[in-house]
Amino acid sequence: MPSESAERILEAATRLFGERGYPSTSMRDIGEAVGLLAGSLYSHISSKEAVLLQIIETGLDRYLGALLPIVESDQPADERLRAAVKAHVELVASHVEESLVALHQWKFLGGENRQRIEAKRHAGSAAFARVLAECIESGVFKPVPSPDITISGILGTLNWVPEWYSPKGPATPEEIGEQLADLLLGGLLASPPADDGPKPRPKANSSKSR
Amino acid sequence: MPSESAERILEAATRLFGERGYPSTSMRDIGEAVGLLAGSLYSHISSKEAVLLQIIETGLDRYLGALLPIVESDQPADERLRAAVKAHVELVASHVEESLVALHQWKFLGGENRQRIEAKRHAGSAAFARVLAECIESGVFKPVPSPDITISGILGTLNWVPEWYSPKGPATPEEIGEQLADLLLGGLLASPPADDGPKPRPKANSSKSR
DNA sequence: CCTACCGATCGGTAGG
DNA sequence: CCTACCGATCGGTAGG
Repeated sequence: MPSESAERILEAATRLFGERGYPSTSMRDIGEAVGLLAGSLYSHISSKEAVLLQIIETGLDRYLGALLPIVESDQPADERLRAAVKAHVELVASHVEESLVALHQWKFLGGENRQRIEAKRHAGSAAFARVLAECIESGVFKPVPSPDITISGILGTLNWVPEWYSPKGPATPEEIGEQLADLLLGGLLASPPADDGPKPRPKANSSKSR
Repeated sequence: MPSESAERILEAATRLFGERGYPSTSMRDIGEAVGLLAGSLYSHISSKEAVLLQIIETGLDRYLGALLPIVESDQPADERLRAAVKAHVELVASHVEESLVALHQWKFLGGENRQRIEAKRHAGSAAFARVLAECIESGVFKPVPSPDITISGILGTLNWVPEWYSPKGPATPEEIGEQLADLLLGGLLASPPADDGPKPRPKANSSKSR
């Protein structure tokens, strides 16, 4: 029972923390956004850091709740990776401000809160790493010198989405997820070695330049 | 003649702004790092924001100075893109703290300072967009539904590097740049459609197809 | 480069 | 949920 007032405080704080960052958002800013004085906020929340923690943890739990079932399903590994990429994009695009907070403001959590959040962040990237390893083991993916670097590269593309995505833009989260999955799985080159034969996916065209 | 004291202030501020962010770094923090009191800093710098501006602009100028000659060279477009990706990675990896400041703390610049920085940031991504367009026009790259999305995806991978790279890690910036270029240009799949037969393209390095 | 200080603002609380 | 307030800290300055 978050009492509605508490929910409105969380929503306002999410937007303000995402826009200006945690340290430069004052309790007076949050109060103004919800029509209360700074001191009155403490009837609904226990501290500024508790608000930050709840924003981040809510977002991370929703993210892991979507990601882990995909990664642990019984589909082929490369399809699981593609689905995970798309799910990641669609989640951060539909929660841009919350994602910005979760990705950048966790540094301002104190000791134990920060450790719990870091563990959950690690669970997400570890899930990506497992499915990548299975993709390589099965021979569907090329081996790479360092799987960790590949994972960081993929997560970079995905975690950067909240920096530029706008719901007012021309592309839907689904379209963005699809195109970024194509980029990461298929690359940009038209013909790594050669290009004809059965196409697994119906994309664009092969070799008609200009 | 930045007077050495000014240089030491810039260096300390780069590290502190990168670690804690601009708003939660006080002039007293910076003073402590260089062995001065907060008030004494103002003999060497004009304001806190001027320090932030100089850190960001120095980094961006170095970045554009490395990137633009590569993008505008007369090599084939796909080789220019590969070289640009590698240069980007190597620059941010060799200036991690400065890159973190340039990528995230520019939001705290006021009106006109912020506009000038945004223009320079745009110059970098526009250069990437031009070379990507040429890669597609020449037929070396597959067409994509939205080149903007592809550029944002690439820059995400590259701009995320300062979040995880450590000079104490096992991989050198060169190795990381090479592997991320392979990821973005060649993708992860071992065989997009089919993978044998004659190579239609006489590329010097491409990927050593591990 | 320090002493000494300015007004403003911070997160949070007491008491109603 | 407000009034009234706490001690701490902020960026920056005057004067030497």
